[in-house]
Amino acid sequence: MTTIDNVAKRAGVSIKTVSRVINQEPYVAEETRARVLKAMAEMGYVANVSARRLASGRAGAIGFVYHNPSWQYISSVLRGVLEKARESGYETVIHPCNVHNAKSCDEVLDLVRQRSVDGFIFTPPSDVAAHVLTQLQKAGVPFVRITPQERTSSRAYVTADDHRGAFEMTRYLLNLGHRRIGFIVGDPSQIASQQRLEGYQEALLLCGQRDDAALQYQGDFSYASGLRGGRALLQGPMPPTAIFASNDDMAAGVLTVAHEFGLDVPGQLSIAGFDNIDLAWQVYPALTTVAQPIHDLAVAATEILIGMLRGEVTEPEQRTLPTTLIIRASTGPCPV
Amino acid sequence: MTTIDNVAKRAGVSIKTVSRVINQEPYVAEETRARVLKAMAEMGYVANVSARRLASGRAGAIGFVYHNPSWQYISSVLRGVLEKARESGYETVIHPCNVHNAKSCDEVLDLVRQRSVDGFIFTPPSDVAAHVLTQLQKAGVPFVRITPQERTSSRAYVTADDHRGAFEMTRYLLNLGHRRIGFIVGDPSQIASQQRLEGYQEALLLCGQRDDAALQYQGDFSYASGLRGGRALLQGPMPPTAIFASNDDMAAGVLTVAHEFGLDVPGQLSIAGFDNIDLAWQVYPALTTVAQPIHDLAVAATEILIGMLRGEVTEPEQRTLPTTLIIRASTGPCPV
DNA sequence: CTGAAAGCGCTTACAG
DNA sequence: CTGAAAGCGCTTACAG
Repeated sequence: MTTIDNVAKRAGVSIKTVSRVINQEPYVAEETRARVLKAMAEMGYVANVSARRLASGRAGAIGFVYHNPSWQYISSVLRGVLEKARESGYETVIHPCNVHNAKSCDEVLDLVRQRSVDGFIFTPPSDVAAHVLTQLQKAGVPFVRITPQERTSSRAYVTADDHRGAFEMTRYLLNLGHRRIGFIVGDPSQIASQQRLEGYQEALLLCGQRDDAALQYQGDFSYASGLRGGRALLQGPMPPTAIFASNDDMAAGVLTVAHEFGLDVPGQLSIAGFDNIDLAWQVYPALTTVAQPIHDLAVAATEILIGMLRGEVTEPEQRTLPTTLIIRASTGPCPV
Repeated sequence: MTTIDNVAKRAGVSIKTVSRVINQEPYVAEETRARVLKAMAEMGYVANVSARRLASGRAGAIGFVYHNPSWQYISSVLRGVLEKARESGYETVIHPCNVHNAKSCDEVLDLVRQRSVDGFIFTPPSDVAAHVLTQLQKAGVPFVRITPQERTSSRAYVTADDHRGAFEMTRYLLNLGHRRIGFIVGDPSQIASQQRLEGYQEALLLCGQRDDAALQYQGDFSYASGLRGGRALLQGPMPPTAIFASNDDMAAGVLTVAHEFGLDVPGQLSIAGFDNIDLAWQVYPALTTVAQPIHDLAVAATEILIGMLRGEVTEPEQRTLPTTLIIRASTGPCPV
């Protein structure tokens, strides 16, 4: 293992000078820098990360905290975070956290105490561990939350425009002539559920439709709740001609019910989802949905966090990214 | 930030004694240990990981290397690795690696040079970077591969019994009365593709069926290739009554083709997959498939690696885990 | 532009 | 059973 000492000796300089070259500090003569660089290359020198961290007091890593059943979602976010972090020279430490367990939450704080990370990114619903966030804030440890529950404080977060996404999807269905549009609500404990519901309701109102509770079903974002919701809505006295499930898993459940009932989709029933996960295009017929900019959200969150770590960002930034309507085969004109 | 010095002072012992308690070394008087433990708790002491690593020369971390399009798969593996590693006191460093890029491969070696990890787990097809493996072996850095391409050397790996899984599925379809069973082959560069094909062929042979090339289609494990394969097989002169796609993505593609063609599944066509990813039960009808023990494979690989790191395992272990036949709604008796 | 010294917070190897 | 010393490989703060 070659160390900074070996390189210094070979280049005929002090270790401080080698350190300067490694860290791209100014005030090194070009000729000296070249000599050091040459020595490093020849010896295959790579700095010892632990030594660096210990001496500098910085971890050079960010913590990625999640508490989640949907790995489909988590892994999409993770990908964005890993990419951005790597390119900025940060490592990513992945940390599962059970928000209902105090001990598990404390482990997040331990990551700071043991100097493993400099800051955090929280994915929902891990951001609901209020105690942890308070502690981090008190300790001056920066963090950014992705689509958090709590948005009233002045803490940094990034989120998709759930309200507008649902609004646009509903308007699209209305434009297809649908008037009885069923809606399956997501997990009530997530703020996005409420926002998607409101977007749907606002679009109906704007078109002079009244908000009919009989057309709404309370789900929880799971495939199984989509199954239940689909059955409930389609077995009613005045079944909808379109069902907008507020995520793709539930929409896939509704689609299965449609198949079971022998309904042609979209001939007799249009079905729409939300999120645009892979599942959306792998079912038959492929689902019309609202694409959440998950990757962009992850990149934005990481960008903001690293800006905070470098002291470039001081104000807690709150960014809302637009969604995109993705029209596929599961929606069509209202049957006459 | 409380350090080992603070704790030592408070407990009235030397730092070496505190170190002994932290590392659960023997030869500490019970009374002393209790005093130190108390001091640690009172001060909220957590050891500085970097200092520990630097002093001990051990990273206490394993590298998780992947090069993959399928995050569904990667994240399942990752989950198992994270769990097992955490419980054994190891961190997991996630490292993407483009096997076709020499520079990217070198970064894997850098993780060792910078003392960030003690060993590696490779997921397919990242294990094909032969140069990296050779270098690691030369440097005495342990690694375990999950379902690797190369299995002739005496390097450690874990794998599922692909051959047997495909054999059992085919036998199951034969028992349902099917005689014309189509097969969609996976990515030819992956050894699992070949093994699944052989399992299929062996079952046919055992039932006195001859191996008909017209019933095979060369896919690549993607949904799109399932679409193509389904169309090719079903449009032939003597279409199969069952199609066994060698992974779930391709099976979902075949299912979509069946819907397009207006075929009843499983009334007119049985469809089976392999892997048992979430998609398999979220399509309609839910897919009969072969469950790969992905989680168990990940746990086993991590277990073996940690055994090697601790010097408990010396011989390179090679473990094959059984698969499970999962019967759902997409398969049924051969139509008469 | 360059360097000598001190120190980051632990563990190792050795002594008692 | 306990501890004093040295050292892991860097960076910081300071001096020149």
